[in-house]
Amino acid sequence: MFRKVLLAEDVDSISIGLANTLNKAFSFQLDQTTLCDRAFLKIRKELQDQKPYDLLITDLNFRNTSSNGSITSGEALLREAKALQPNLNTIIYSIEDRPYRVRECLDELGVNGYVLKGPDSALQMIHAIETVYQGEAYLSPDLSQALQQEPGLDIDDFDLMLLRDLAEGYSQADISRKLSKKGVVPSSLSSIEKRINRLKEYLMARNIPNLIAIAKDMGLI
Amino acid sequence: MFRKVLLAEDVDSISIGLANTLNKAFSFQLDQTTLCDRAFLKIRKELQDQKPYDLLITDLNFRNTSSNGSITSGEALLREAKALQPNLNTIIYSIEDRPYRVRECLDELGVNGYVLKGPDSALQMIHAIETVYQGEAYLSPDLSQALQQEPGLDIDDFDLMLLRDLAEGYSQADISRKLSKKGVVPSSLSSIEKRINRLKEYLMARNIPNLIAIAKDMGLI
DNA sequence: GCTCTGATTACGGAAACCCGTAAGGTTTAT
DNA sequence: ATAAACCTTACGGGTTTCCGTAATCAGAGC
Repeated sequence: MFRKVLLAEDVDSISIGLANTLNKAFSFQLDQTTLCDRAFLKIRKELQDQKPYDLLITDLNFRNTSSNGSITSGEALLREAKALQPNLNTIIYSIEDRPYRVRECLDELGVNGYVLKGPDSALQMIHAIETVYQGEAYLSPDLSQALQQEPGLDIDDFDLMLLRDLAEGYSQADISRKLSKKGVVPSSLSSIEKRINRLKEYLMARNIPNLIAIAKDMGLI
Repeated sequence: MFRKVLLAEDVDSISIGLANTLNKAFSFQLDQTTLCDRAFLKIRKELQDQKPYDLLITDLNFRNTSSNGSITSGEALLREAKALQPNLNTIIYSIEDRPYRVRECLDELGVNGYVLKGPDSALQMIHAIETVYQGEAYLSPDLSQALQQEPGLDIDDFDLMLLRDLAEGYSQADISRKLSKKGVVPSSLSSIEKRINRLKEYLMARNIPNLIAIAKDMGLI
């Protein structure tokens, strides 16, 4: 079984509760931190001292970031930690269950597990740790079910940029000018209109305000 | 000190962690439930049996609601519980820190305390319970600070209805028609425009999509 | 009664969005 | 090499939003 595990979680009661459960089930060394940049420093330190962590369990959303830390989210922590120590096992422990956000994490962060915070999540975490130790991936049941239903959005970076710009109040003409100034293609007003139209159809939005509301609800922006 | 306390919280690790802390600090009977409608039933049962709870600690957001339960949120639980047992003390334990949402809860639900989930929240909860037992209100430090800065929005139900309708994709003419059909006044397109304009100025939005994005971020809709 | 104020409604023109059509350009397949 | 498919751009006209001005209406205070 794993011998050194790090838990990054900024709500103390969660940290206490999960540690309580894990310490009963496992005998590994379990370190805890409430700051995600502190978590990264610990991982680096232990790696340098030839006593690397075997597993990182982390939340996604951290409210609390130390003043100068460059890492301010679980996503960033996972990215940096994996870059530093590629063999590190990682499990996300989060309340975030919106398919788009979950899939994004699974696809881009290469995590070994995703446990959804809920009424059974401590037990699920035990199962997750055992599964990941066997070299397999773990997903909370509700989550894998939700992901199967949603057939992966084909929304690219351009679409996201459009959504973000619209949400920030840029007009379509503004966006067109901004793009052509950057030399990006497509940049014509007509193309912008077409892309937005495609998004509206795809997300079944009646108009742009509705599109923004839907995108916000889905966690796209 | 209180003798019977009920904790409603649907994430098990939080429930375990907080119970752990509270049981060390206090000797009251602490019951727990992960379903907010179950919480209400318990409160009613114990009240009928002449063994009422002294204090209810509850989260605001419950993902997990039993199939037929009418109560699906912490807000509803607090409202119903207070209606049933007016002398019940209540403390919110939530991650929600957006001033508008917090103020709404404080103003409309008559809670005795609001503890923000965070790195010190278990200790804060101990303090909150002691404070509420003294008959005073308790607010997490960060929260009271944030509330002092924000000078209470003057956004009424009409404004919220406008924001919701816009977010759902209704045009201003649609909204006007809907209102005049219901006999509500004001209902003219011109009035709708003026109200939206006021909202845009107030929230510093450039246009409607931006207004919707801001309203979503603030938790208004 | 009267005015003053504020809210509601009406109107008109400019800007932005919406939507279809079509021309020009690039990639893919044959 | 050529056609087909696709993407980008251009354009026109209808709808909606945007914004200023002004008329109408209701209530408060004197």
